Amino acid sequence: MANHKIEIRRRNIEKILQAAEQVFAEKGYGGTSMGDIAEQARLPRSNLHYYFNTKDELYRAVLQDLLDVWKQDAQCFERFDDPRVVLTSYIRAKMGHSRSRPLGSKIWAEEILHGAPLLGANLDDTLVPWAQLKQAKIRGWVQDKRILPVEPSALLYMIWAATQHYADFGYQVTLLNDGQPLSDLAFENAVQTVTSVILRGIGLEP
Amino acid sequence: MANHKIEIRRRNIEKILQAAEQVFAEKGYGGTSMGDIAEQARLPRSNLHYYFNTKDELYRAVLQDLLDVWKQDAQCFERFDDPRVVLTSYIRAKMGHSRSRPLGSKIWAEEILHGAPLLGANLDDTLVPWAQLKQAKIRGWVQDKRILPVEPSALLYMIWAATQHYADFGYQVTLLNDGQPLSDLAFENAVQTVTSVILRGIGLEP
DNA sequence: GTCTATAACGCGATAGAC
DNA sequence: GTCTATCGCGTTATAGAC
Repeated sequence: MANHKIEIRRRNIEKILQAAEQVFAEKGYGGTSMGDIAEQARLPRSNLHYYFNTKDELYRAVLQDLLDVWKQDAQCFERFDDPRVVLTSYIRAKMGHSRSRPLGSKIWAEEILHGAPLLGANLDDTLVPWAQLKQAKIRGWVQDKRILPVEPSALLYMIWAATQHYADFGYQVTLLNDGQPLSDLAFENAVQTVTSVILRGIGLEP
Repeated sequence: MANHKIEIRRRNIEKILQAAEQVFAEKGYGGTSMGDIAEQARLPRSNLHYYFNTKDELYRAVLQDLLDVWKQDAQCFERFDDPRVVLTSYIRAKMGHSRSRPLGSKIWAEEILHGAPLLGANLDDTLVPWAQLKQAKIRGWVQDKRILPVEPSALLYMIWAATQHYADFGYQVTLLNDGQPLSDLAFENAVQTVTSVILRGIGLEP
């Protein structure tokens, strides 16, 4: 029956994508072999090539999922208008994903680090217009004197950097926390600190 | 004469280290081959193995240089006492290196990203005590009520993340700046923004 | 100290039996 | 749709002539 095969297909693709995310984040694109991913997915190596013709194709599929997740974090920019509400919500959403799904952030970071050799032109069409909308909103707040005058891009970068740090540099964070991953309480504390420093930093009360 | 040979040796090692920093930053550890580095250094491939037995050894030598540079940025923690002076100086120094020597920051970032597989135990002995001294200083400021109560580690992470972002995510920063690298003026603007948001964020006047 | 030649190996990808 | 066997290539590392 066709449904049966389709179901196998769906599950295998899911297993492969999940395994790939894990290994790419751990070892980087260049350090990852198809064999590593196959082992992690508990599938024969050639099976991967059946679903994804090349290593590039598989990698791109992993990255595509990520951008979608991140865009959802920024829905608060459209849903709310008050800078305090928008930024508090945005920082919390991004910090949450840094904790719950750090792998994606790491793969993204490595890709940008190396100048987006495999994402390339895709970024121009997706990231650029998306980021410009956010910057326009911040610029509006400045013009209406609702926040102190800041360069919109610089504020955006501070938020991205501070929140993603807990995913990308998670190893260092753990190391400096006596080798233990941050507890729920410690992490909530970090969310509060990032939020309050950013808000106060642009002239708002946390 | 021995001096001649020593001089050749010194210069070749320097060429190799510089080329390695370039290529490792561009392609990552796994994506880099000894051949890539040899080409960049304009030396025969086997010559690299003469000076550095293995790829690991060369990579480690590159990383070692970096930690030393970074520690110098933090001398202000010992030299000054006023939080406003220390942090302003620290942020400016780190932003400066993000602009003048972004390659090192990228290699470091990738190494931490993947859980420091090659630096490993070295970090325990060097980074941890070093970072704890900085945190102790910040904790002192909080206790003396010279800055608002913040988690010292969280503040440190925000500074590291915000400043290193301009090196590590330089590709993204350029992309969102109409594809042009930040001008001197724009970069100075970014330094000011980071500094003032951080300082105001912990209750100081920029 | 330099460089050519080559060994030993792991990788991505594919062909073809099942 | 699955999986074994294998090809061809690029890699690290080294041996040995110069």
